[in-house]
Amino acid sequence: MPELPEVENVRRSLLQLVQGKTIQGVEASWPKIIKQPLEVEQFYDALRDQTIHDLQRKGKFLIFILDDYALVSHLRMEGHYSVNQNGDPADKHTHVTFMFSDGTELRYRDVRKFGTMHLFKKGEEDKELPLAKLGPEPFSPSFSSEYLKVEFQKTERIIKTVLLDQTIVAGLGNIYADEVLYKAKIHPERKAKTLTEKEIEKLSREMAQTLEDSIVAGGSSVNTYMDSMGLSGTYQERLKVYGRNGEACLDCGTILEKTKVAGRGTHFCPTCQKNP
DNA sequence: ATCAGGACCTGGCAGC
DNA sequence: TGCTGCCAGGTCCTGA
Repeated sequence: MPELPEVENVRRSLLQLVQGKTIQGVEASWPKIIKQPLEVEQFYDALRDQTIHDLQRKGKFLIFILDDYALVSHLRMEGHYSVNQNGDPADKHTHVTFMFSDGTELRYRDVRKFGTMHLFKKGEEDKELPLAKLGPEPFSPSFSSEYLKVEFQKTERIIKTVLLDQTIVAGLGNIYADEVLYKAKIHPERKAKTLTEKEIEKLSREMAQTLEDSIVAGGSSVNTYMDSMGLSGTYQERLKVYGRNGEACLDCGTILEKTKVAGRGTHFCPTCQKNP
């Protein structure tokens, strides 16, 4: 399930494979992935003869920068891009294919069909959903522990829910939310507004550090994630709580627990992360 | 206004 | 063995 570090690794590997290529045609065998425009024919027409100039990322979204358009793509849990030769055998989970003028094609594969694509006129993408309401990333200049403190004070919600809210901070998903709460020794069900200044400072440092470390490690290959070169990440070996329920806490030896918080599987150490 | 929970999907696996 | 049914997850939408 790609979160920010995984999407960043996809961006870096895929950019090398598609930059400068011109789209000759598009085919979607599962058009529901394309959310905007509403008519898939308009999607095909708009993309014809467009050249890919850049591939950017905001939070967990990939943004293909074309001549006149920006294509915003979210991989959700299992979305995956690859570049193939035109005649390569098709995979039954490939749902959108972008055919290039050089005989290669970009294939979007997504077993669960959860991914989304939105096409906007270039420059309009930031003004519309899904990008419009994205908050800052943990390493962006507008992010700070002061910013977090203000946001936490505004809500009655528990901290885990707030960390997963992309309008507050962009980029954390279920894996890294559990990891940073563990590292900051904060119980996932604490109300965000009850966190002390020290805890918020620790938490905001861990958010940036954890995501950066994971990017360098190639992301976490939990389940099926690979980058567009087919490489797996290694950060899953460094996860301290996610998926380790039943095993010993690396700090205190207590058996790690898994519960459900806000409808999500949530891993934590009942000793290190007390709920007062 | 705020927030919780449902819908979207399918492969994998536990339980009968 | 073969079936059922639940779980995984991020985001938008709905309704309380």
